Amino acid sequence: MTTVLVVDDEAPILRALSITLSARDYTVVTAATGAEGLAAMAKARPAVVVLDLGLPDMDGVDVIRGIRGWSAVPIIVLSAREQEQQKVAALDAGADDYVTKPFGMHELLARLRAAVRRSAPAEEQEPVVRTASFVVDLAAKQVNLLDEQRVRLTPTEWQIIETLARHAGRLVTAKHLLHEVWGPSYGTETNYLRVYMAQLRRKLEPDPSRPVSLLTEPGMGYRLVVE
Amino acid sequence: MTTVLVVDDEAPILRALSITLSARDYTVVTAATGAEGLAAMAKARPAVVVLDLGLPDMDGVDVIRGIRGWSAVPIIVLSAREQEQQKVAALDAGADDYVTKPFGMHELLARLRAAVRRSAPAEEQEPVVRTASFVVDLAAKQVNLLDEQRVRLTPTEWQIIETLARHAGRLVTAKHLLHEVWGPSYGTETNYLRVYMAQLRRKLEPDPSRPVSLLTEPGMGYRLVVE
DNA sequence: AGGGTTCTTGACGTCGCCTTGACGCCGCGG
DNA sequence: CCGCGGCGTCAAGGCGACGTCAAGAACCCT
Repeated sequence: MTTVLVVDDEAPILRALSITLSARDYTVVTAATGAEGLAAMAKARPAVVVLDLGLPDMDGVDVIRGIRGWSAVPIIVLSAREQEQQKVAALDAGADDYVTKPFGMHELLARLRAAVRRSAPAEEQEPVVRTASFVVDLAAKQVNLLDEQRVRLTPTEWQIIETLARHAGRLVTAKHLLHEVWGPSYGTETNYLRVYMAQLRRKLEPDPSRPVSLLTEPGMGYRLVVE
Repeated sequence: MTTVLVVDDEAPILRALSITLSARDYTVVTAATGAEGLAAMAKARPAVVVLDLGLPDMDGVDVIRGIRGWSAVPIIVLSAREQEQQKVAALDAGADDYVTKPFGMHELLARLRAAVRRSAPAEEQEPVVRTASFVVDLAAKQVNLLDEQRVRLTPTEWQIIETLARHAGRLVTAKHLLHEVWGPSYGTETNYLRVYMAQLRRKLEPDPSRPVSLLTEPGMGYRLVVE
């Protein structure tokens, strides 16, 4: 879940933001001073920071610089000051946005969404699972052999490989596999699995009779061995 | 050199921005309508867009969507409207920032700098997708064969190619394709897709009966193979 | 209003996927 | 030593998905 760090010395605003953001399913971390804010920044690793410039202990612009020294997290500045020069200083110090009090809550939420959305692409990547003989690309829904050659999989085959890959290295029980691929009403039809595991090994293993990546754990289930 | 596209129908503002930005060593491209703006967008490839919402020919939010369809360029919205709902709509449509008229020029410049600074590291993904037999130019909304010969596509054909190209290399499910092209109420009409995929292959594949770029993943969807 | 293009819809043949059953191998325990 | 259960292999049949074609409806531009 997305974590928001709110730095503000006014208790009513802090409380209002906490309640509203929590209701929107954000995780909220608060701080009342610049020093607290910088400490919370390091500890909580928020996805976005809401920062009031009017802090008691230090200049807001210095807080921005303190964060920008080591993090690229989006910073939305909140301030009662209307002076343009203040806005320019904050933005040039590395803030992403500047909202003047009093502000509409919906607007702030929208700017928050915009800030998070902008920084999202970096962490959008679905994992790629590599085994001794093939590579599973979960985002592309595709499996390649080590020589980059594409392997054609049927929908059922893919769902099995996907389920195994999402639990890469760990044991997946036959029942869990059946639930995931055929639906909750299946659980004992292990013969389905035997047929499809054989097909997958034929397509993906160098020596299908001696599997190294798609292992059977007798009496329990199957395991995808990584690296 | 950083290029800025300014879309606004009021001549005085257009002139003021042009002069100020040019003096700051930005290259300025202007447009007075939404349609002009989208065209200039494709042609000039600006690093940032300043967009007035009050355009004569189309809703500003639609302009934002038109740009976001294929480009991640920062968009700063300029508007006389104070309504919070308008801001929320613009930001959620994909705008990066929202400045209310009348605005201070220094503030706008600072927000411009902030927008450019943010996108600087992430940029440089050409909105052009190349396959083994044709090239999709998302900005120009056109498809060329390898010999530069242009291919005429119907609106529906283009929307399908665009959707596939935006997920180049990745599998796109039939349902997603139907939602994207025909609307959310469609999801099972896979026969539409079969007809149009056949037409596209006839226009774009060297051997339509043996496609190499527009692949069918049986039971799952379609995939545009790149490079 | 008319001609041309585009979209929708139906029919039909083919192919491949899923299911299912039969059979053999192996290990374990009686 | 033999029976049994779990596992791997193979093949056949049914059926749904896919590609193709064509005709009618809807739309657009002039």
